[in-house]
Amino acid sequence: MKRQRREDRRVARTKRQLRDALMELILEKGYDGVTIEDVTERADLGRTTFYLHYKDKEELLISSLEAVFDELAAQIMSMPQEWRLGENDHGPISVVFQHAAENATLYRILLRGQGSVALADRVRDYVTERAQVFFSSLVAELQTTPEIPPSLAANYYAGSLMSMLIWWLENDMPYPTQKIVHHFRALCIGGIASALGLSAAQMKF
Amino acid sequence: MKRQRREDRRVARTKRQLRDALMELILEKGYDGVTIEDVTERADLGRTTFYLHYKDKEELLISSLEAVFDELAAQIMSMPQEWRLGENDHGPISVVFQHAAENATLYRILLRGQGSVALADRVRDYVTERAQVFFSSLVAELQTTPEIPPSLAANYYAGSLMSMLIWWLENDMPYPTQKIVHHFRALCIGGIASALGLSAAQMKF
DNA sequence: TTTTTTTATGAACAGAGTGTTTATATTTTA
DNA sequence: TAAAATATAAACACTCTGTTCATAAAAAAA
Repeated sequence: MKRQRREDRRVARTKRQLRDALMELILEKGYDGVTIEDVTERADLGRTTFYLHYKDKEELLISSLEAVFDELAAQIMSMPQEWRLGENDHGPISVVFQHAAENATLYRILLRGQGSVALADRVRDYVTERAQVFFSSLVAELQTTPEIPPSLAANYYAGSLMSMLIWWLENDMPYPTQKIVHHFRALCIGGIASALGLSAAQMKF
Repeated sequence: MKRQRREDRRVARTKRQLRDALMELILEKGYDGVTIEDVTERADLGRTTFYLHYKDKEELLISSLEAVFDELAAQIMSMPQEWRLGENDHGPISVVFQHAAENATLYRILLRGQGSVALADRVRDYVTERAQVFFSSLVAELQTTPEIPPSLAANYYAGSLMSMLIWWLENDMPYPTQKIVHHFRALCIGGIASALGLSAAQMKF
């Protein structure tokens, strides 16, 4: 297959400017309050230019967020294998909470902010998918007989995680990352373990 | 204080028409796709009339939903006291799932539908509040020392419930009400009980 | 019933935002 | 340097919003 020619400098620059402008404006006025003209003006570009690259505001948002979440994903993927499923303070859950803390304003608006393209749903779907793969492989590996299908357990897990994350952010992070993660695990581990037919000791995540 | 004069017949009729029209249209096009003109046209009213009663689309939505949720609240409140906190098949959780099943299309759109005024958040806040009152009174009554503040536990509970409710609806209700409620309880009861310092047997809800 | 008040209505208007087209200037790439 | 791709402004048609105003109709009050 033919390799795609490198993106025109101007295109890369324009896209970056639009993304940066959108993120700035979201923090200032919330997603719904931002118009395309706001974005192009802040980015110092003609309004027509916007339509050369994106269909609408939502497409730009998705594109903008990829950058943020790519960073998070990279962080998790670069962890040592034994940490990645471990329950220590550097595990993936901690990393998620830590990332949220570092981008608190943005997370707050995007996860809760009115409208905002139901972004929380997208994130939850992603977490659900990852959890389901993990739970399924755990069940297969340990040959247990789950009382509840892994897909439901994964959904429950993701929903609980998101919910607690939002609570933590909206209450101005009243606990340190380490502690909120501990609380989260305390609340959900047992139920999920027994749902999947695992002993609590087998529940390494 | 003076009693408010009864609402003009026309006003009552107009409001009802607008509410009905909105609900119909939401089911057809989703909340975001509905314009005020759509609503007034369906309701067979002048567009100006809308502004005589509501500030904007959202205000009408809220008003419309009150009817739906009043029905649910009334159902729960009219239960015998011993059922209201009980874990039998007629408990409040079952009623919620049952109500969702009966209004599945509406729930699906409102809880998940893009934008839609972040209605899921409103509902979750309501559930959280109720749960918190209940958990707090439970802790006070049984004199336990919770490891996790009831407000956090309540948030976790509400988030988990909403999450599972949405899953159930989006997967076309693959289990009967009774079974999904059982699964929900299996997943979350243990964690919450120990978080509040209760034995599982003390966890009557 | 008659009078008075309230409500519904359509037309008209101003304004904000969207998305497209076109001709032109500028920058990159080849 | 030539060819191709991109950015731009202006103009335009369109949709939706929210308000005003004069008038007609309906309901409430007398």
